[in-house]
Amino acid sequence: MARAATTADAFNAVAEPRRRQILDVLAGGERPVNDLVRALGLAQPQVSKHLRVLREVGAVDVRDEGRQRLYRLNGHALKPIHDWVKGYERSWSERFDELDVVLANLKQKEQGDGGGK
Amino acid sequence: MARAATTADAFNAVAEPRRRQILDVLAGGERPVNDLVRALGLAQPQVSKHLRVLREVGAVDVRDEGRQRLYRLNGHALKPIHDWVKGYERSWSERFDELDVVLANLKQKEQGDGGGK
DNA sequence: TTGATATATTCCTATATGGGTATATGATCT
DNA sequence: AGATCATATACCCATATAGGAATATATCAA
Repeated sequence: MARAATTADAFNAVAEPRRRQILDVLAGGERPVNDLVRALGLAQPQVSKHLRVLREVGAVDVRDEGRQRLYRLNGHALKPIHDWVKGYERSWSERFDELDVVLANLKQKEQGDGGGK
Repeated sequence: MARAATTADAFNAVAEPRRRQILDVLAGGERPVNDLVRALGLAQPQVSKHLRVLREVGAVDVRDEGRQRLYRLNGHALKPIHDWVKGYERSWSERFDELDVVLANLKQKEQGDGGGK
């Protein structure tokens, strides 16, 4: 088998840096394709192709406005990524380390108490 | 140009579901390759290859123990993903919507106040 | 040394990619 | 209708993939 399609899911779609860049720009509001072309410094067909991928995974929506097509962010498609990676936050966050200490203390105290009730 | 290598960064490495699965298992603690083989129901060479990718992006570390190689999670490599996607959390989170309301109210009150230094 | 176990590497192949370039489609203006 | 602007699609190509199968490497056992 070959690698999964970029359109297979948000993880694959967003693995490409240009597509993350596009989303980052769209986070600032609805934009026509040409704005993105200028913002990314990429050729127009390339941008259109990236937008197609993002559309297919539901990360952007489109709206026709005269001869322009206005793209808008749909962050909901990124939730699975967030949900997955959030579980690893404790791996690097000091705040979670501190939380671990607090919880350990609580547990110890509880045991010293004789368990209440 | 072709698609970026899976080893190019954590985004690409983690786009493959099997590799996320591996990390999920390793989140439960250090494991030899064969444990992962059983857990994923994948052939051993495939697992070794996925582990290589994860190693190259720094998402796992290895340690030799007799004839086994124990793999352990290094979640730090996933931080860039978390950092990026976190910025989009408000797109789907009701809590952020509520926060927006609160902030809007605060702002209105401030204006009514006359701004008082 | 021979054998068994644990893991990594090599070779194969179909497939999808991303950029480049040219062209098609569609809307607006003159 | 013809010209122009905005966007999408088609085609070409070098490249890296993921799994399958076979094999290499290393450690431990007898």
